[in-house]
Amino acid sequence: MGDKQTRDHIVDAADRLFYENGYEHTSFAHIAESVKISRGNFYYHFRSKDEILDAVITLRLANTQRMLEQWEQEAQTPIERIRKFIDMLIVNQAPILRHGCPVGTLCTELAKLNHAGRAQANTLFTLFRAWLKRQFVALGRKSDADALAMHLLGRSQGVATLANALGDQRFVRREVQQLHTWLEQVVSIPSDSERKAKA
Amino acid sequence: MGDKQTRDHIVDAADRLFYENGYEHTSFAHIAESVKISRGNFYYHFRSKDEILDAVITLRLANTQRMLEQWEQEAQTPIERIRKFIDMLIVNQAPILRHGCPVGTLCTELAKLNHAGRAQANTLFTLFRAWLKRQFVALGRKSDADALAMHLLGRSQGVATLANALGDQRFVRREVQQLHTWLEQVVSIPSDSERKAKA
DNA sequence: GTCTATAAACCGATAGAC
DNA sequence: GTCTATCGGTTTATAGAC
Repeated sequence: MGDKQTRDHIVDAADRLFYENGYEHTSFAHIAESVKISRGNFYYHFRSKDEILDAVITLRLANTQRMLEQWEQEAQTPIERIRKFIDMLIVNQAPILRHGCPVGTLCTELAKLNHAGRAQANTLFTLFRAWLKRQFVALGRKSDADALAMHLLGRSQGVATLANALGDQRFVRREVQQLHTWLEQVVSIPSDSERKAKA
Repeated sequence: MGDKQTRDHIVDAADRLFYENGYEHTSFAHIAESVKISRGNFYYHFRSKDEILDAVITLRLANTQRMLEQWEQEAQTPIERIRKFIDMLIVNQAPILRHGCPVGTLCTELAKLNHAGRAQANTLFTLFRAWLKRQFVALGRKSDADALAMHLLGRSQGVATLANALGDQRFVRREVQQLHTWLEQVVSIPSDSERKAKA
């Protein structure tokens, strides 16, 4: 098996296992079993477990970037694009109920571990935050675009956390419905600061 | 040192360390160092680490119950009581920024570990949920009291998760302000189902 | 009740054969 | 590149002295 190929298999398996069982709880033995290689072979491709985490986050950043670009191609208006973000909670409902949000749960774990990779994991949030902010700016909400982006990020994190803990599907659907309603109101009603700017 | 006393010290230290560094990451050695006892002495008071977790959750349930009862004494109206819940995000802002929500982060971790104590940890959420539901019923929102309780729980979880990851104090204050505004609207505007019931 | 000593398993990481 | 064998450290948990 080629150099690149085995490395990619390791990162793919680690990506899945870190999501399903957590970073610390996932051992080399678990990944090795999934990839069908020996434990010693890891250290040809990576110098440490931290380096595998680094590669996993880099992979997730690339996948997220690609997804956001695809949303921009598929949806022409900012409101449609933000709807794609909200609907993630429905599209990925099954894995979210079982394992939570891949971004939120990783950041939460690395914060507890006070792990060096924490800052890099947070850039996953930043990627969504900057993308959402751009959409709200395009909606004419320049003055509070970042606050709206953070609000939406927080709302979706709350839904994922509670859905994962209590396993309530109806709660997810209800909250997604409310988020769509909230988005409609954001579009139709200008913010305080926008009105002040016009005055 | 008395039997009960040492046991309580162990549970108190474990409670704090589980919150600050996570359940799995906290070892007997860490707790022992904090309580100033030997590792072997644990097994006079507990049969396993799982049993310490059990005791910690039981302690948190009792503390939460006591806090909710105190809120009921301090605040006479349901809306004032719900405001106490929302203001938890301000009162506990410093620990939340550093370690997240004690309930949410524990449930998230135990879900990843597929740990037996998961169901018991979720009852911490249930305690808040049932209490909030009662307040919304008292506000005259009988038909959607549970949905409102879950919504508020989710919102606060999202704020805590994002605040912990990105360490944004202004975000917390802004979201708390919005939650108070949301609560005012809940009080002033009857729900769809309430209006249907009146028609 | 608390201690020391230690078992048994697992962890990340290394050395060296092929 | 991949393997086997193993090191050193940590983990939970036990045994037994005091």
